[in-house]
Amino acid sequence: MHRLYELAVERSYNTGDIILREEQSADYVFSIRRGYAAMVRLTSDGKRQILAFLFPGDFVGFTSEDNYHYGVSAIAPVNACRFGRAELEALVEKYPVMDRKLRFTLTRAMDASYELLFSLGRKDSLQKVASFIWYVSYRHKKLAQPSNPIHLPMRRSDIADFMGLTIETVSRAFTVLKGMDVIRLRGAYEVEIVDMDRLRSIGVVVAEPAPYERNDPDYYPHKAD
Amino acid sequence: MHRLYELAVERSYNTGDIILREEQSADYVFSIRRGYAAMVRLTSDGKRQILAFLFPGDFVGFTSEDNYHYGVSAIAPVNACRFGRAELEALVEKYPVMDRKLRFTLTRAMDASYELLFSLGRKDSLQKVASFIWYVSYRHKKLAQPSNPIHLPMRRSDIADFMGLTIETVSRAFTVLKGMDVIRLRGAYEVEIVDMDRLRSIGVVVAEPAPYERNDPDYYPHKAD
DNA sequence: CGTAACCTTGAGCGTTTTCAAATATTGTGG
DNA sequence: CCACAATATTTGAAAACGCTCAAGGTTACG
Repeated sequence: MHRLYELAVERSYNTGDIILREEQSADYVFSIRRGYAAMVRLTSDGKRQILAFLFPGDFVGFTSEDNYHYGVSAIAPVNACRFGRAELEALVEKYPVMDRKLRFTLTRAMDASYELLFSLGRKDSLQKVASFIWYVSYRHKKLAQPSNPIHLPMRRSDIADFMGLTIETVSRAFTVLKGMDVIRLRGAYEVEIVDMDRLRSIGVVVAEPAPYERNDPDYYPHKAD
Repeated sequence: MHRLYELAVERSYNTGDIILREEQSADYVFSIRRGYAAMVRLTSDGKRQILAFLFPGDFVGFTSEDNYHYGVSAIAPVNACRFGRAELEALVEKYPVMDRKLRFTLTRAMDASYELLFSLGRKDSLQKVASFIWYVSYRHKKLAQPSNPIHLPMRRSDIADFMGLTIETVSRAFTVLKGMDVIRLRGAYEVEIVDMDRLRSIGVVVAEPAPYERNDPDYYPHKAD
């Protein structure tokens, strides 16, 4: 596993920087080391869908096509490791264990994607936003970050484009949740969850996705700090 | 690869049969040999979301959790091969190539899932239905099945639960597409695509998912008929 | 301290849903 | 093979939810 990071190139990105461009040849895979990024799908008519938020420990760039069908951009300053796909495949050839790990990574991403699919298809705006706040708290918790007064690393427009809403609707949902005394806001990005159970039940959170955990070195293949 | 099917149990299911139950222990993986199935997510309040339609050649049952967070049911008579997860992992241990194949399978499913994510989040009802019809035609084509006058193996309620709509809205979208002379209907399940390009452009079809192809034995690990 | 970017709030509009009824299709038994 | 019952689809009208457009308020940063 340490071998993996020998062929990595470490890179830094500022908020808004493009890590990976849509329609670019799919030659690289990235692992987020620090900061937050988003997988983004754009259309010619200006619509945007965020397919996933990337937290530290997440991988991105695997695709079955020759080109990426999404872009990746930093929504906060990011440190990421870049791996050449060819080198990665060669390494996998030598160390079959790697394959298993990659498969786990993909399966987890898959499960997270199904969660979002359900949210987009069958939740109303309040449920979407409630489950979103719960999701961010949960992911922070798994990374051993503060999970109750949480810091949202993304703006309202990112939340909107993730949940298939508009910024106005997202904002109104926050206001409603405040009025229900489920959350409190300290600025737009600091959320205190007053009633976690109610937040979870409003959000119709069914499954808990299983992202990497900091204290699980096996599933958290990062260089030591 | 032939070894894989030595540990498979072949099973048949009728329309409506449950192949795999939600919250069941994730001990099996299935590959669809014949017929059509759907991955389904249900909520206590009666909402339903179809996460994916399963065509011949598709695998289902991989998850990072201990239990499935979705069910699978046949939407038409199905023949499927059932693999024990433990046996599968053991086989993978012996034949590392298998791992690569499974990883490809997952990556393809992932890409398809991102396509749907985009549809659910950012398309209106007409675009959703147009892209859905295009998708079925495309999948049939890849399986060397008739792809222009196509047979829809799913009912309106399945389409609705896949695209995050109601059956009424789906039905109205079909009517509109008929009125635009983009499609013709011969009964509710036989669709003739009069103008494929227009159908595709209305549906804002960006990426072509890459399902298994019949004439690609490497990616179509089925017993010979 | 001022400006720019972002978030919140309001009002009106439009699309999709809901509820209800009619029509079409499928399957079954005579 | 036909008639009939059951199921599914289509169509219609009204209501609801989220979107658009517009303005006001906050926050962050130079």
